[in-house]
Amino acid sequence: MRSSLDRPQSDAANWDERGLLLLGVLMMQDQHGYQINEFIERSLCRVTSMKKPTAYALLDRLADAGYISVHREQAGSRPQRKVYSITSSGQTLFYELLRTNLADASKATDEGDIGLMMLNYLDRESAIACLRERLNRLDALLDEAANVPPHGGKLSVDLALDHLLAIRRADRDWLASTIRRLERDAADAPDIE
Amino acid sequence: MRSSLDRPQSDAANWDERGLLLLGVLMMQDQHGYQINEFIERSLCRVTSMKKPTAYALLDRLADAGYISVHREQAGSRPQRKVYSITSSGQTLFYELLRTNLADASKATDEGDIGLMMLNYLDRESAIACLRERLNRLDALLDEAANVPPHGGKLSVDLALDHLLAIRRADRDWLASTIRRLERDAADAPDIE
DNA sequence: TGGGTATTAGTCAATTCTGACTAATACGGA
DNA sequence: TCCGTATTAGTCAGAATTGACTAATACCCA
Repeated sequence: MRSSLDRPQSDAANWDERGLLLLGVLMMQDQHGYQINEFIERSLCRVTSMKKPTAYALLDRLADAGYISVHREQAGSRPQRKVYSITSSGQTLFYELLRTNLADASKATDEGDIGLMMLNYLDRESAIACLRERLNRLDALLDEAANVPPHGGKLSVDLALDHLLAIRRADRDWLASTIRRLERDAADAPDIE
Repeated sequence: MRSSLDRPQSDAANWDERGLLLLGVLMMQDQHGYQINEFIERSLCRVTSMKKPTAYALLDRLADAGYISVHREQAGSRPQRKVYSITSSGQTLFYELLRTNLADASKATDEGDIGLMMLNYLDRESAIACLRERLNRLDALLDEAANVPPHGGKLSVDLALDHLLAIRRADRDWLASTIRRLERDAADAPDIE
């Protein structure tokens, strides 16, 4: 059970994110490939841009590694389906990836919100804990950025950094207020979930 | 002179961005490969994560396509250098890519600020025009996002979209205030540049 | 009957990116 | 003298992603 899916080299972040996405989709319910891809294309297109061949490849890998299981089934005379289900080791991996993803501060992007989307799978306390950690890291990043000396020179690196800083600050504010909201919800409706 | 560098398929956005980066670096002055890569690694690491082999490959392509020229030179008994210079067709491409990049609204990311970094290469009016277009597009995106019906369901897609929305709004605000600042500067010091 | 779209499952080649490596010289300090 | 770091230029295989494609059935509309 490694948190980055068995691959030797290369862009771990993306795999973790996309693995998390597929595992999360399978946490909802068992699904066959077509269904998964349709769902991603129709409902999650704003949150990810993963394409079909990538999904199939990842599903294969996850299956090889035992994080999901596959069985074939026939619905009428429709083409045969391959139904994927998450295994218990897959669930463990899912929670691991989810916590890591949620606590990761370095993503203020379109594609970085896979974890947020799965927030409901954690109990409120864990969710809040992860987001708090993310908030801390984000604050650290901001502190650090505030101490970068101005760059000068022909390229306006400083302008780009200022932009990044503005976005990170907004990210922090959003995060802080989201945490507050979660805490309020928890106080309103204790022990549910 | 195509704006996306001669490649048939595949991730045009990244190439354009990285091509823009290299061309921009060469706009400052002629440089040899080692110098370019050192500069990127030391000074631009916060704005891009392009690695050496990628840079070499792109330089080769740009050279093949005639956007930059190469000549060898010897400095003392140091290893021979390959010095790259931007050609006039390269400059044309540079400005094209720069305007496109600046006017593109869909990037609120770490890596999306290559264009901003090169803002100085445009005269103030053009720069402002590009950023205005970006602002318009961003507003359109925001309007559209505001009209996406709530998603519901087991995944909290809405939370993720809310996050994205918050960031986009911050992006817009930053952009608007940056434009105002540029306009003020233009009024203060007309005709310089 | 014929043609288009939906359902289901893929595959394959092309492309990009990068970690890790090689090579050869020079220079500075122990 | 020897070792490490700097200077300079790459290369190469491995990994990830995806556009475009194939295949076969079913259902619907004209």
